[in-house]
Amino acid sequence: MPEPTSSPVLIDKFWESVPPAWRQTRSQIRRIAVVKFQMTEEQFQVLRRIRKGSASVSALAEASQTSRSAVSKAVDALVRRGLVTRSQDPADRRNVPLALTGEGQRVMDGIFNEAEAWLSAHFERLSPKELEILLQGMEILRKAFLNP
Amino acid sequence: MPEPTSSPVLIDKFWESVPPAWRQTRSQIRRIAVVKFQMTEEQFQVLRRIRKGSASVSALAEASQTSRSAVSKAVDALVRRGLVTRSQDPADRRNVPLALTGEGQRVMDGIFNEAEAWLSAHFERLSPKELEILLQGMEILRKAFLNP
DNA sequence: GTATAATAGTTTCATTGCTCAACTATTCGC
DNA sequence: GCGAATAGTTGAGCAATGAAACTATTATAC
Repeated sequence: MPEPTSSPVLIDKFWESVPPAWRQTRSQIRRIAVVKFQMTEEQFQVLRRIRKGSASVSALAEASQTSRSAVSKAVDALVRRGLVTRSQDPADRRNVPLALTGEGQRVMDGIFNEAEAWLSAHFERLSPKELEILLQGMEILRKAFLNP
Repeated sequence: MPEPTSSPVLIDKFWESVPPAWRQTRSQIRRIAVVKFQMTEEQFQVLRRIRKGSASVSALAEASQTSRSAVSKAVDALVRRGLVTRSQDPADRRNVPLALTGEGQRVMDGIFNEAEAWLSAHFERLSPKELEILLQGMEILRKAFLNP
């Protein structure tokens, strides 16, 4: 009898935790991002990651497990709004490095603080022990879904 | 200094794990459900939960953290395809209990097995210890996002 | 008892999210 | 150099979502 652990219980727990948590979070992000900053959730994720450093369409798509075309369109909207700049890499002219403008930085700070506050409110219900397990669990989840 | 644990590290880990894992899973579900069973991911989730027992539009919406209108539409499509039946609760005629038809049961078995196999493949990379932590972590995640 | 509020569900409408496939431009492998 | 691979963009079209208005039914207040 192989794989006794990985089976139905774990998978059911996955269905019952990850999608609902994400839907709830996304819907909250939308409320904040759309209403207060006129920005879609997808654009928020793009801004967030550019701020963190990874800054090419391909890298962003890979990191958020979505398509390059989706990211490209989100970037386009952000550029039109003056929050992000596209530049050129002289070494490889196929690359289009992305960066936040000052305005992009400011918007991101505002939106990020609100999102962080909302998430924190959820995590504050948890004990230190639970927070520790959750942290480890999320790292394991990330690893399990890493590509190759 | 309050809340030293719940802060940026945990939140960043959340962004980097939950949304990508979910996007990847959803895109896979779409490949399976849409291509082989002519069904959307949302309909898959609805079928899945009806099979588990919770069987009213409101309950389904609450469980998957989405709107009643979205669930209602998914149910509608499933009823049209003969996979789900709506019935009436004599005690409270506002309620519309849902149930799988035989065909719905069969489709669900096929699709569920494929989805389970795909998820299992990801979890099989993990050690028993990691699986245990992941299981606990997902339960904690679920609890953290539980409503009140 | 009747008016009012609350609940279950549906429908409509508008927007967002996402993917496929085709396309341009550039660089790599040999 | 030529073909394959990579970075990115664009257009079409469907899937997903949510807000708001609506019907029907039941619970609550008085």
